[in-house]
Amino acid sequence: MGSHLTIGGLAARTGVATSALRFYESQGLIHAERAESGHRRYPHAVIRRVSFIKIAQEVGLTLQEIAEAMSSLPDNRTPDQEDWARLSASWRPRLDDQIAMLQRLRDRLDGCIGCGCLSLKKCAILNPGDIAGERGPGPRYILEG
Amino acid sequence: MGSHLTIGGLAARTGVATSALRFYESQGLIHAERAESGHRRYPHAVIRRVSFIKIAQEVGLTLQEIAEAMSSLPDNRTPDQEDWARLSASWRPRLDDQIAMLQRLRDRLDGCIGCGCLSLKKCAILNPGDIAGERGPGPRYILEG
DNA sequence: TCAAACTCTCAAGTTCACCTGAACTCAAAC
DNA sequence: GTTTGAGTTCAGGTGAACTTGAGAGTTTGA
Repeated sequence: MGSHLTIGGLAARTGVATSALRFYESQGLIHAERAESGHRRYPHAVIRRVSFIKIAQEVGLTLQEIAEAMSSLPDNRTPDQEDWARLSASWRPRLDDQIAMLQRLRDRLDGCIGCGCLSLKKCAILNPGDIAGERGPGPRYILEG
Repeated sequence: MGSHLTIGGLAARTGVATSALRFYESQGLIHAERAESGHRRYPHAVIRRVSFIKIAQEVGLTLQEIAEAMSSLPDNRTPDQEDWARLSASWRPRLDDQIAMLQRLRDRLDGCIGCGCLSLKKCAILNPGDIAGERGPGPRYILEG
């Protein structure tokens, strides 16, 4: 084990399957050097890159968005301290929104436990502001208000 | 417009596309009577059923789980007040978990903004308890601790 | 009355993030 | 030196929750 990792080693260290790592490469999210044999050899920094991907996924970004975020970095480098600070800070509102949405839903569920109406006309869960179904289709309108 | 709805009317009232309503029917989540022409006719109660589906989805249940929850009701009836109270109460822990997970992630992101290490060895986000990658593969281990 | 809008069925397509399998080569341990 | 485990590519599959399209019939309102 020198300073380079095999795909199996990277998988072990990051908890990401080798098939997923190859997939990330095909999507341009990570890159590997090759041994003479053709086997992938990863520099140590790629661990941080994979970690970055995983956290960003937890925040709710798609792989495409993650790729864009990373390619926005100068030299398309692996995020350093400053990049990380900036990007993770930019995720806060997203996390805040997700948390707020779920809390709203929880509170409204609590409020409705004794109600049971489930009526589109009256129910606070379904009609936060009594404007049902007017915001375009899709299941998300419930939690926007 | 009597007491029965067309599929388009139901779609308008619930914000769910007609194609989705047909899909729900194919999955056994809702049921329709038929006019002589073969067109679907929905009794009013189906609005509540669709609402139930939508809320359960927001909580994070799959359609399969929703189908099971509904079929656990006597007569496979549309959830009434008591059913609704019971089921929605059973969702609370699930919501609590989701919220707690996101809050944990947010707090750790905050804690790491000045850190930027993103190191599997040291980072609190990646190693809540310093036990990396030992809990089996998959991206979820980050947020379990 | 007749065109526009709505509805029907059924098969197939979509997106996301991978996973599986085939057929093969390479590396390492005994 | 051979076996076993890890690596390679590439095509195709998975699952969830729908959507789309084709080709047909039905309902509505000017």
